[in-house]
Amino acid sequence: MARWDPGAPERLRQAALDLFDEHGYDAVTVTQIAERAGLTRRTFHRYFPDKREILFAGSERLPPAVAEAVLAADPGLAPLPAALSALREVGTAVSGMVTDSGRRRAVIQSSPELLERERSKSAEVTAALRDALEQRGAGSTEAHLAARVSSIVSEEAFARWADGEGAFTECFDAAETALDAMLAENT
Amino acid sequence: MARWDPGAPERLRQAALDLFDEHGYDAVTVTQIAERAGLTRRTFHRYFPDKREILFAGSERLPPAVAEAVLAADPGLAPLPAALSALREVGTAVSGMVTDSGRRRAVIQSSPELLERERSKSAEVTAALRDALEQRGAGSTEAHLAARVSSIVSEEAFARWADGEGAFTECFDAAETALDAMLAENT
DNA sequence: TCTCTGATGTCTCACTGTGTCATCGCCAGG
DNA sequence: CCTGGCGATGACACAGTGAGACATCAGAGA
Repeated sequence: MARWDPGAPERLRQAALDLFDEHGYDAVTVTQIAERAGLTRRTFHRYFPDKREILFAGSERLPPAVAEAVLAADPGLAPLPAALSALREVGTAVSGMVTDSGRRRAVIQSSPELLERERSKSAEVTAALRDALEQRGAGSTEAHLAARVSSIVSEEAFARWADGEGAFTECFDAAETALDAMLAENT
Repeated sequence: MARWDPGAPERLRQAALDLFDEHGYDAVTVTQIAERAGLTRRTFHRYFPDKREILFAGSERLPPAVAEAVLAADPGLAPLPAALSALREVGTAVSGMVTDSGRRRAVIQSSPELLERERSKSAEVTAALRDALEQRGAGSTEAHLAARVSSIVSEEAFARWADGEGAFTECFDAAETALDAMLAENT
């Protein structure tokens, strides 16, 4: 009925992923993505502020989700365990929802520009975690350190999961164990 | 005698820092920086691949320095202590050489684009650390985790140092102590 | 039913700024 | 004098933004 088909953002996402797969991230222009989705360059920028961002669609929901999970955790937990339980919970949910994760990962790994952006996304989650931990009563530096250490575990878990090393919770356990082992070994 | 004055990179660096201070990072164009340094936009890009990079001049020397310090550390040390000692050593040297660190820091904090780039620079150091630890015989994940945890300490130390909380080594000790305290508290 | 109105999605221009390529000119060692 | 290499220049493709026109849709009122 509409003059334009609905679902423009998702159409753009698919078009972009296909083109990146085919020609490489750098060789693809925003105009090409928009054209394949039946839209114009200007419309691309309505939904995504820049070209990198189309590979991280939906990531803005992660920081609030993590913050909420931390605040919902057992108030008796110390900062680090609270953060870990929140990241385990959110990570499990995310690992069940994500689509195209393999192709997406391959494209991101292929471009420094995209790795840079991915680190920013991680940093946003870590910052939300830090703020939520402070809100639970942790001291400023304690919250910061717990947020960063727990983020290492979570990222290690995601890496293992993406490499097909089992269910996300198993990967998370393994990552936690590996960290404990490394920390215990300090001669 | 030369047709052009020598020291073009340093002149560009100063011009950029002054302009960023005065008008803010976003409002300054590469052309303006180059003109203030008596050069052209194209020449700017001869020395710095992009506009952000001028705030991180010399940073390419850090990863090799850290790697070297790790490989020179006592071979009996476990990965984490080895990494920490290397970062303490290199950090102390850097904290003594850096110029304009206050202005530089202020500019970087003001722009998401620059924070993003700073994280990349950190990641390069962490990657060099990880590789060097592996070369010392640490396992792959152990090296990775030790590199990341030690980087947290080092960054925390730099933050304290930049806030004027004393000499770099003192800040490093304090950061290490804070991390140990946070880790010990796990109920 | 018809029309008006506000909200929304899209397109067209037009512009600034970044980053790169092909090319040209100056300098020093032969 | 000439020739190889470094530095400068002009031209170009693309990213990202702003203003404005227009089509569609939903809802209110005649």
